[in-house]
Amino acid sequence: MPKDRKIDVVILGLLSHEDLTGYDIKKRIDGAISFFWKGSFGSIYPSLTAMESSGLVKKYKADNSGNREKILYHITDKGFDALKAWLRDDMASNELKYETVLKLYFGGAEERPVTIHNIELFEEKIRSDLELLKIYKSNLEKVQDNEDHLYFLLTVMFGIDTYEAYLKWCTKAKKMLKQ
Amino acid sequence: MPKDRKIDVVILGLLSHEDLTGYDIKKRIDGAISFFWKGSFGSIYPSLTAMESSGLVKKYKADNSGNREKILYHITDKGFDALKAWLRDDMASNELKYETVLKLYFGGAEERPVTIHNIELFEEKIRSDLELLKIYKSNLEKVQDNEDHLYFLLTVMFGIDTYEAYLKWCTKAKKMLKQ
DNA sequence: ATCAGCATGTAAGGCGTTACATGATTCA
DNA sequence: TGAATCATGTAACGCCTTACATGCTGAT
Repeated sequence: MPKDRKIDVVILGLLSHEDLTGYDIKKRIDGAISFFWKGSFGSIYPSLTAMESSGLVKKYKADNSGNREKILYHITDKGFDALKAWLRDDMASNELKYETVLKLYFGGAEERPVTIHNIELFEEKIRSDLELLKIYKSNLEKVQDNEDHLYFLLTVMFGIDTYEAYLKWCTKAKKMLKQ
Repeated sequence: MPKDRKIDVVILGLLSHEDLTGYDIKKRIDGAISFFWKGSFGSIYPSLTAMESSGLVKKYKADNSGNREKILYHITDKGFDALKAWLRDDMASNELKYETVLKLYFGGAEERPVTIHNIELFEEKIRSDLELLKIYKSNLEKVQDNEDHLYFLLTVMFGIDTYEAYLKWCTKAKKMLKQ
C-alpha cells in the first residue's frame, strides 16, 4: 500500500535546482536522466497536481511578458524534506528489464546468427549512447566549481564505465558464438 | 495497442527447455533470471491461462502417483514459433530503473556522507550478487556439451562483467566524494 | 501558409505487484 | 503439532504508457 510513485522524487530532484514547467521537466527527463529513468507527460502532470495538493510543490503562473500560458512549479520546504528523506532512506530498487539479455538467455531456441545479430544491435545502440555520454562528460568537466556538477559527473561516469563493460562483453560474446 | 506482456516470452523460453508448473516457473524466474527480469504469481498464472487459450501452451495434469494437484505446461509448436519470432524481432526494450543512480544524480540535496552511504549499500548488494554469479558460472563451466549452456554462460558473464564494472566505479566514486 | 516545437492536460487500458484465500505435504 | 514449502489462483489497486484533444508561437 505504500505510495511508490518514483516519478515524484525525479520531479522534486529537478525542482530542487530550479523552477520548471511540466514541459521543462519532460525535457530534462529525456536528457541525461533517460539513461537510468523514464517518464511521460501522462505521469508528470498528474504527479505535479498530486504534489501540489499535498504541499510538496507550489505552482505559479509565469510573469506573462509574452502571453502563452505557462505554469511553473517551485519546490516547498516540505518538498525538500521529502527529497532529503528519500535520499536518506536505505531502500533502493534497481529494476532492470534487459530484453536483450532475455533474448540471449533463451537464444538456444534459434540459430547462432540470430543471437549474434541481436548482440550487434545492442552494441550499436550502446556505442552511440556512449558517445553522447562522453560529450556530457566533457561538458561537465569544463565547469568544476559547482557541487552539483560532481554528482552529475559521477552519474555520467557510471554510465560510461558500464557501457564500456557492455562493449567489451559484446566483443567476447560474438567471438564465442562464432567459435 | 500491441500486446507487450514480456512475461509471456519468459515463460515460453523456460518451457522450451522442459515442461513446468506455474510454481516451477516462479522458482526459475527467482533464480538466475532474476538478475535481468522479474515476475510474480499474479502475472505468471494469468499469462499461462491466456497463452493456453491462444494455443501457445498446453496444460495437463501430472500423472498423479501422489495426489497433489499439479498442472504442468508444455510448449506447442505455435508457442515455439512465437518464441522464435520474438528472438528474430529486432525490437528490444532495455528499461533500467536505477534508483541508486537517481539518488546519486540528486545527491547534491544532501551532505556527501549520505551519498557515500548509498554507494556503499549498492556496493554490498553487488558484491554478494557477484559471488552468486561466479558460482553459477563455475557450475556452467563443468558441463560443456550442451548448446544451451553456452547461452546461459554468456548471460552470466554479462552479469559478472557489468557487476565488476560497477564495483570499480564504486571505489572511484567514493574516492572522489571523499576528496 | 505550414510545420515543428511549446505547452497543458485527460482517458483508456495494459501490466504487474501485493495481499488475500485455500489447502496439502514434509520435516523437525 | 507447527512451520516451511508446495501449489494454484483471485482481487484490488497503482503505476505508467499511448493516444487523444487543444491551441499558441516562431521560423522557413
